[in-house]
Amino acid sequence: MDTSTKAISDILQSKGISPSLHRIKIYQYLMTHRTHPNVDTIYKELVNEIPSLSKTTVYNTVKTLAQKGILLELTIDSTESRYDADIHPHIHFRCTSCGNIYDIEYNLLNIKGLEKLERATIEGHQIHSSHIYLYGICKNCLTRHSKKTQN
Amino acid sequence: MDTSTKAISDILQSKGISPSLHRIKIYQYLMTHRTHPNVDTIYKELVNEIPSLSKTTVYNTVKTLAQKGILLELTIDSTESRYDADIHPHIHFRCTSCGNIYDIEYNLLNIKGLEKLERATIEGHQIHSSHIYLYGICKNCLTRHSKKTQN
DNA sequence: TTCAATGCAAATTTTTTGCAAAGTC
DNA sequence: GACTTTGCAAAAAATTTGCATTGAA
Repeated sequence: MDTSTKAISDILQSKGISPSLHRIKIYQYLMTHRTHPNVDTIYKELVNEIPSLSKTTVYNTVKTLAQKGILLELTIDSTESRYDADIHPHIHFRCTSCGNIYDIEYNLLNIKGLEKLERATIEGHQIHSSHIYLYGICKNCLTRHSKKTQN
Repeated sequence: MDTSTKAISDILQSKGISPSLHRIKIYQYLMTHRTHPNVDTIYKELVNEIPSLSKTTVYNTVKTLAQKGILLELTIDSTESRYDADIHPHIHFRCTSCGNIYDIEYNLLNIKGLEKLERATIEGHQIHSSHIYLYGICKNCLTRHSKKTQN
């Protein structure tokens, strides 16, 4: 995956988004940090590097990128939107203990045809996109908890 | 489906929720209106019948019922939570044109094993619940639109 | 009378909006 | 110079909180 400024700039231009410094930096941040951050996190992580950055610009940018289809808006949290530059079809799992969000590949589940969910027609409804959210306790938290109860 | 006050009251009590009038009415409303309403809608629909109702109580109640597992909180919308008293495993489809949310049964999709998503262990992560959200244009809006373009 | 449920108002949080200033071609 | 992008402050919208009041066992 090429996350150079040039590559990012090209992607933006190919989608008709003029590659301003702020947009490049925000998209680059999301490309290199697959933690599904919210607007506040993106802003705080970048404002030191780009002191002129405002949160409004982060809001504007993620909205534009999502509308153009190069960014996913996740509603896995009820309180805030999170963003994912990885737009290939995959599943999101949120640990209800630590709050981390993990990517899960379709092929890890023994469920055939999941990818057909998008672009299907069901009862006359035309599907354009899908989101699968899983909730539970992640590996790390399970381990941490079992260690704690052992002592 | 029994949506009598007695039946609702029994369900609440079986979950350790004391069946106050407000809770009964809110749950009853959600049982009989499968439109996946948000808090504001529930409040506005009930406040005429129960003038003493406050929005805080609606918030408190849906949170309690969701925590006790007899209500689903849907995050299909990025801006607000919606609620569903139908807790049997199914999929939600939101029309991006009219905003309506439709229930989709698992068996309408030719995907075997979807129900296994919940209660699975994936890469060491323990799954407890899942939400599948589909987005697109609903049958009604497709028809409406094609009529419009025909004229 | 004790404890839980409720209502109100204020606070908090997330997101949007209006508009002026700055930047770009 | 025209058009777009950005920043700031205010507004809007959703939700939570503190606390006093009400209500029920």
